[in-house]
Amino acid sequence: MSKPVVTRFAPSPTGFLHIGGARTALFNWLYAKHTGGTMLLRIEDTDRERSTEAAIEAILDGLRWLGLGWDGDTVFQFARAPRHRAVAEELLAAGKAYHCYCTPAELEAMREKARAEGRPPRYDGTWRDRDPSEAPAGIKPVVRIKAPLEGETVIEDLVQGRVVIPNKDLDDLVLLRSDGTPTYMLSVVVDDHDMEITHIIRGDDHLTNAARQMVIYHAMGWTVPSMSHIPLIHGPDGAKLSKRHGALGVDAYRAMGYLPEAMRNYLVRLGWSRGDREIMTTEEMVDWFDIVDVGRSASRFDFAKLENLNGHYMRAAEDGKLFGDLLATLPYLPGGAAFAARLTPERKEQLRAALPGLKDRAKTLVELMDSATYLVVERPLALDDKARQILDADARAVLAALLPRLAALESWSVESTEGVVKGYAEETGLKLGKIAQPLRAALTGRSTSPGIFDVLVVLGREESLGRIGDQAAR
RNA sequence: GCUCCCUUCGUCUAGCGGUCUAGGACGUCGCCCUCUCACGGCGAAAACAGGGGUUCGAGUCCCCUAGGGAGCGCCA
Repeated sequence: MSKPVVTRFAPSPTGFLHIGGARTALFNWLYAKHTGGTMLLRIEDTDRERSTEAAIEAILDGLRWLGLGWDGDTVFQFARAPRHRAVAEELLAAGKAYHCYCTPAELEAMREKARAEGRPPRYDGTWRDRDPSEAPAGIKPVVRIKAPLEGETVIEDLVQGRVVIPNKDLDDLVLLRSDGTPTYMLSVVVDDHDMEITHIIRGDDHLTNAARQMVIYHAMGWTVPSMSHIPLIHGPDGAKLSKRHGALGVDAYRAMGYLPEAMRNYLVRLGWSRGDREIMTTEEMVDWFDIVDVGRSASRFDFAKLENLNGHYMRAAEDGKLFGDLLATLPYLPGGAAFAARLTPERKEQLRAALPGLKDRAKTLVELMDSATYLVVERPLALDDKARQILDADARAVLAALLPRLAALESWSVESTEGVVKGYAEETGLKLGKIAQPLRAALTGRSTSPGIFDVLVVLGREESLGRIGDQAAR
């Protein structure tokens, strides 16, 4: 019986949680769920200059919004610095690490020389075997690990396969800076070990780092966790995802009105698939996902497909659930606060009633909100350009003729209003569109909306007659 | 420069030596449905980066070239 799987998501809080990070978190989460294991969260906040409280909050908020819950307490890497330092001391005592007194300027010169000579810019091991007594005075040394000079380091990666790196390309990396603080390389290894991570799933930008980190594992005699380096997501133009290339924080996707379940479904299909299956529930995802099935090539982010998927999830959503999502998301949507402010209890009811017709036509919550605008505006309605075009003299005459007939209705329902309109159409020989469009324009101020009889009913008799009257020819 | 990774329709992908005249999805373009817009239905155009091998047989295995990406810090 092998040990239960422990994965981890380890973002550095130097900015928001971007889409690539979100997918990495998703994969970690899915793999943990799939195997019945756990996913831990570690905030890599050792870069004191760039780490911010706001970024930490944004990351946690993003994960929660995506529904990717983590297990146990969040580990903050900076707080563990003493332990990282202790490991470095241990290595030092064991003769597996040493003090290096090179100055940054010397290192820079070293790298430049190497580059000029066409060699990889690596540390040349100046202090590796030098006697400590030769140490220059007044210089605070860094601690470097003694990396193997010969042979090769092999990464058995679940995604990348067997990756072999010649040891001659691995130099003696710094464990402790001259101020005594641990470097990232040291910290990750110690933390992953101490947290008993069994599976490291991270972006493939760490692939070559993995070889360096293995040097530390080996020096400490620790078991190297299973590694999976997943390909990065590129922007729509194929370039690396950066702030200029649509690398938005997940909060931006929420603000664009995407549903978390759609995000999960879209993201999981980037680099992973299950035959022809495009749409799947989160349960199915957990069931089917396996890290070894993740592909090795980078993929591009495609908003059109995300939007299509989101539309699917909106249509498929149960009305009450979607209604709740919309209300909860309103504060994050552009113009959402203003919309919410105009949402009286009565209009809320109308919105709820109009939802089935509205959700079929919207691809995002933003569109959904926008399409519901007609419910929260005051008479007389402002008309958009197309509505104005529809409401020509003929159209207004139609409305005038319709008004008394609708007003005379005893019951106000889809059936009764439809009866009036169709009856009028038959009498006059007008096509239904010639009547429905003017009605739509008058009732919503626009040229598109849900079925016109649904609009009539949701708006109610009084409001409907008022709006029609506003636009009818006198 | 060096090391490592990648390369099937515009995009995400299926394909794990013969069932590939290469399948699906999004997008695009037609047609149908229709009170508008969506949805839905039907159909179309659209890809194995190039070149060498291996093999009876290659999208599938190997090599080279080209293109893309990542890493090579006292950043993470």
